[in-house]
Amino acid sequence: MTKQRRVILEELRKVDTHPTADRVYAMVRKRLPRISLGTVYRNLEVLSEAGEIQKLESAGTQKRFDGNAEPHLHIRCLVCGKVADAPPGVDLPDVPGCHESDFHITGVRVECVGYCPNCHN
Amino acid sequence: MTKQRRVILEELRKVDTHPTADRVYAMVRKRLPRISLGTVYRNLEVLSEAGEIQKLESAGTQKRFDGNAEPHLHIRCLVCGKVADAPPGVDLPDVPGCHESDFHITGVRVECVGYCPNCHN
DNA sequence: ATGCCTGCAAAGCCTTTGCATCTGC
DNA sequence: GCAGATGCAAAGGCTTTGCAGGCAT
Repeated sequence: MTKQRRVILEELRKVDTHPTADRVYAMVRKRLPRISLGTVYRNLEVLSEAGEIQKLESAGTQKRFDGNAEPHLHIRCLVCGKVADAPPGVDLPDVPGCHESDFHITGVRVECVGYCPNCHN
Repeated sequence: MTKQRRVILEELRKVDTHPTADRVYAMVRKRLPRISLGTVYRNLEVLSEAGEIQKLESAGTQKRFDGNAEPHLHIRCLVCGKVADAPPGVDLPDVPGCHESDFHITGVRVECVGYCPNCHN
C-alpha cells in the first residue's frame, strides 16, 4: 500500500460523484502533484480487483469509479453522462427466464438511464 | 442507399452472431473487396440511427451490432465476449423504486452475463 | 535486499474525421 | 447536377505498457 494508492482510495471515498480516471487524477494531484496518470489507472485497477472500489464500465463511455464498494444500482444521464446512485431500496431486478439458455448465467448488469436534474428540460 | 450500405445490412441480417465492426468489415469485404473500414463504421452508425439494426455498446468492450432491430435482451460471455440473444420470453425486468430519484428515468439497460458453452468449465 | 511500485513516455486499440473523388437519384 | 457517400489515411480519446529507477517492508 503505497502513498499513491492510499491517497487515491481516500479521495475516491470522499466523494459520491463516480469520477472518471482523469477526474481522479485531477483530485489526487492536488495532494500528490507528481503522480502520473498511469499510476492512477494502475491503482484504480488494483483497488477494484481487491474489492475496495467499484469500476463502472458501461455503454461505450469512459470508465467511472465508485468509492462505495457495496453493490448498488446506478443511474446514468443520457446527456452529460453523469452517474448517480440509485435511491435506497432499489435492488437488482430478477430477469425471469434468463437462466434457460445454453449460457451459464451468473449475473445481470443493470443501469437505469434518464436525464439528470441539470439536463432535464 | 448505396451498394455498400445495402451489403452491410444484408450481411448483418444473415447472421445472429452480433459481430463487432471489424467482423462486419471482414464479412462485407468478401463481396466488396474495396470497401473501407471507415465506411463500415459510418454505415453501422447510420443504420442503427435509422432503427434498421441495433448497436450494442456495453461494458468497456468493443461495440457489437445486431441485425435484429426488435428489442430483446442479450447475454454476454464474461470470458470471450461473445453475445447471444436471450431466450424467448425473457423481458426487460421492472426496477422498482428506480423512478424515485431526482433523475428523470426513461429506461433501464439490462444485460445478462455468464459463461458461454465454449468457455464454461 | 528484493520485489512491487512509480513516473514518464510511447504504443495500442477502437473509432472518428478531413479531404478529394465518386455515385446514386 | 448535387447532395451525400466513398476510400484512404491520419488523428483522436481513452487506456495500457515497457522501462529504468525508487520505495515499502
